Amino acid sequence: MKTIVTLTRNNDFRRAYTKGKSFVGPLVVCYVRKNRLPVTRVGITTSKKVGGAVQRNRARRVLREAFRGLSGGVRPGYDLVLVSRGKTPFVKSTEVALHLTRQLRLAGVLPALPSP
RNA sequence: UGAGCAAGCCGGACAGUUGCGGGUAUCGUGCGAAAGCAGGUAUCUGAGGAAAGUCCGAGCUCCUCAGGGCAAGAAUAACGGCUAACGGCCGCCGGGGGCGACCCCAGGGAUAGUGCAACAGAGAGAUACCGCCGGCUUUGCCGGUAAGGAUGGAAAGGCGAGGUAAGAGCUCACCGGCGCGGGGGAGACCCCGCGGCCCUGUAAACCCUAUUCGGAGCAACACCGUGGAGGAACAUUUUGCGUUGCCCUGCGCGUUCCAAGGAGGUGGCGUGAGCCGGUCGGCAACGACCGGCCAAGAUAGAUGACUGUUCAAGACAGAACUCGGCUUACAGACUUGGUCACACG
RNA sequence: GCAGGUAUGGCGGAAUUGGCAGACGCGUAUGGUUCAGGUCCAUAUGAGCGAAAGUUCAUGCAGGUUCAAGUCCUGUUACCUGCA
Repeated sequence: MKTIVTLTRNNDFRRAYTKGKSFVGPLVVCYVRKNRLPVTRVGITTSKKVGGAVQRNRARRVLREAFRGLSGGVRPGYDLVLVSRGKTPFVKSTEVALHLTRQLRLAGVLPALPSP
């Protein structure tokens, strides 16, 4: 398993917000944009609306764990920004993973499952 | 047994699978001339009692340089001690609360001065409204009076007796306050005696007294530093280009060195007023000595996910330079020592 | 990390030196004017209980100082701003 490349620069975040497509769910909001690179880069954002430091850390960890389970099937060449919402620190990571796969499939980042 | 008080301590545990930060060792896989960087493997380690609020005190850096004084501003406030220091802690004094164990107090000065005390009330350091007493030119006026009434949060120290025309510390006893003297104590203060006769409240109003305080903060600061810009030296002074259409001069386009420095990077960064145990001194805070230990260090920011077992069913909450406190939030669990009530011996 | 500021009826926003809080404007309700609506005029309007008269609670929250606190002091909550 490769390490996840993270977004760090503020420019990258702003480009994803303004020019990327957004997919809104009850637990997470995804911004997706092509980046012309051979890898996928991910940035996770938790605002102060989520809560204190404990809640924000929890939200980040849950989002990262949910994405880690999916990162094997992600098509390369995208920048993803995952924004946590108010409920995120109070649910399990498997639940977040379900919502995340649905949204990433809509975005075209994950290939559609072979229907059973 | 029940109720209540104080102090201390812990704040989920265990197992499996899978992930993350850091250290050490090793492999010699990839890149590289090397240094090294990335990677694999093994092993060790990885949030708190408040990490929080940023309310105080320090260390550490830089700035103007601070050795002293004055002014301004701010903070603190009984007394004695502890501490690196503190606005913190301990003890004690005074006041208040509780049957008690015990708890709480911004607790200097109102006799240095100024201000304010609305409304009510006659009067708020100044007074005569009603009343009482005396006098007169008697439906009122003048004088005396703070005992009684009324107003107010507060009304001439409180209460009793004597005294008086009526009254009044006017006089006396007791109590409170003030001053002086004596005794005890390290001191705040306490006890005793005497004296004149007493003075409103507010300083979390201005203020006075005493003590302390230079400012900014790890995004401090130090180092490296592509590009771009600056300075110096050398070279070209052949040719070319730009600088005014042409000529001349000067400058730049070249090389080397120098200092500053934005993006970015590295250090600062964890051995410290450190932690644990014991002995001794002290009522205690704390100190001395002896022995042992090394316990996070990230840089978009590391502890997660899933499953099972167990119990009291998991609260408040996440290090970001580091310590000493304070304050605030907090499900509960445990230990120790006092107190009160009831019952029994 | 450091430094500040604000909070008052449904909304904006007053309240002097601590001395009767809810001024004033907007909004809302009712009535009038109009054929009808707007404009305009008048009255009422913080909340709870109550038929009313009244009564209790009310300046973000919790305490304290004071005779008396929106105002002064301490703690706390929420929001906002500035610097690096």
